[in-house]
Amino acid sequence: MPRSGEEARRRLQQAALELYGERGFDRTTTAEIAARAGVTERTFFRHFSDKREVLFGGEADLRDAMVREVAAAPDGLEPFDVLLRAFRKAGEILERNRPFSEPRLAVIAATPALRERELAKHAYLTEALAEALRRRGVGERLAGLAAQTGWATCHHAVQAWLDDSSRALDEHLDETFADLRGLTAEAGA
Amino acid sequence: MPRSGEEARRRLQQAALELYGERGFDRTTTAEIAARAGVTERTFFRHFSDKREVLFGGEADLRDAMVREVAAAPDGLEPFDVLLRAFRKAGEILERNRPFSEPRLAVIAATPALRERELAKHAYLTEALAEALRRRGVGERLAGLAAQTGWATCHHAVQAWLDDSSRALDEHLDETFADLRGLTAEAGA
DNA sequence: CCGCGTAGTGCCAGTGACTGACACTACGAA
DNA sequence: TTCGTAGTGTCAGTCACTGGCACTACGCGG
Repeated sequence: MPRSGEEARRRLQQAALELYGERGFDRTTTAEIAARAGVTERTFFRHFSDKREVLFGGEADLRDAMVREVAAAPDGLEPFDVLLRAFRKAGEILERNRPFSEPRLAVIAATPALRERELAKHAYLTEALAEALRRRGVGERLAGLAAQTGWATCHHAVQAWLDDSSRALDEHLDETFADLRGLTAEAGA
Repeated sequence: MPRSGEEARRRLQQAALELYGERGFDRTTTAEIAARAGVTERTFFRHFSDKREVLFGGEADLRDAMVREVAAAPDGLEPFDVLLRAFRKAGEILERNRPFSEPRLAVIAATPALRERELAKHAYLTEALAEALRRRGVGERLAGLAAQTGWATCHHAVQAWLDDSSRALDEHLDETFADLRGLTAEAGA
């Protein structure tokens, strides 16, 4: 039953998220995921390159949104200020999809193999951000450095925000970037 | 032939590095590695948890050396200055093992699955550095932020050094950290 | 209404990473 | 010599993942 193709994909993602949550990633087989989604194991691998990838479908959208935000930022802004806009945008998206992204993050955090994949995705993401900065005229080297350190800082801010949701993500972002400024300013004596 | 056990391990690492280099990671089977090392496939998995891990045996030593360097740094230094000492130490080790680490890095760079594992190792490494900073009294949050951004900066410096070996790694480290200072200082207008 | 191409799928056989269980052998200590 | 232990070989088995081929729903031009 060929359906739309897109629907099978969504059902597979949903089934995988549930099963990984219920039994854990390691004790879940791709055949089980396919069965719950009402398709064959073979079809699973037609939609996702491997057992981990099924949880990382939205990553590309997030990356594109951030890259667009970097491209759309007004001229004359410093690299970190440009990135900050992209990070705020990512925060919006994260919050909007919270009901889906929360169990997802829980499963990833509990599974080394999935954390590994997440790090790889972040590497792609920072490379895309660096490339977007270069298109704005930021120097070859500086763009990569800004993207990676900026992303690490953003990641810390998000972590702080998840621990203390009483304050907005934007506040945490400002505070964490201020921390970074403090770290660099005091060093090199 | 039970030998020392440590020798089989080394032979497996050597055989894996050679085969990954000759045919590529994907077209090499663990059985082939074991055969070239003169042992059974089962023995391969007794020494290494998986097909990738065989290339990452030395990572733990590097991490321990850096952690020791952080712990041994004199009191009163800023977090980034402490890390800088650890990075210089890592540079020494890297350079000393260059004949082994060069083909290794080439294989890793050519194989997505191995790059993924490398990122995971770096995550462990930065977490260890953060913990070492905390033991020096650096704040919970700040330690993690410093370790991650510091490591990213170090990584860029090493990259720059590999591209331009005419200057010492230390120079590249200083320069890259200066770049980071510039990035943070100019932002937040 | 009918062929017809295409995209999505099912089915099946196969490879290769990895595991558990058990037996065997070298080697050092009692 | 005996015995414990660490390292290994052997074998059977699970599961992620792939290639090939046939089938079926759907859209489109006739």
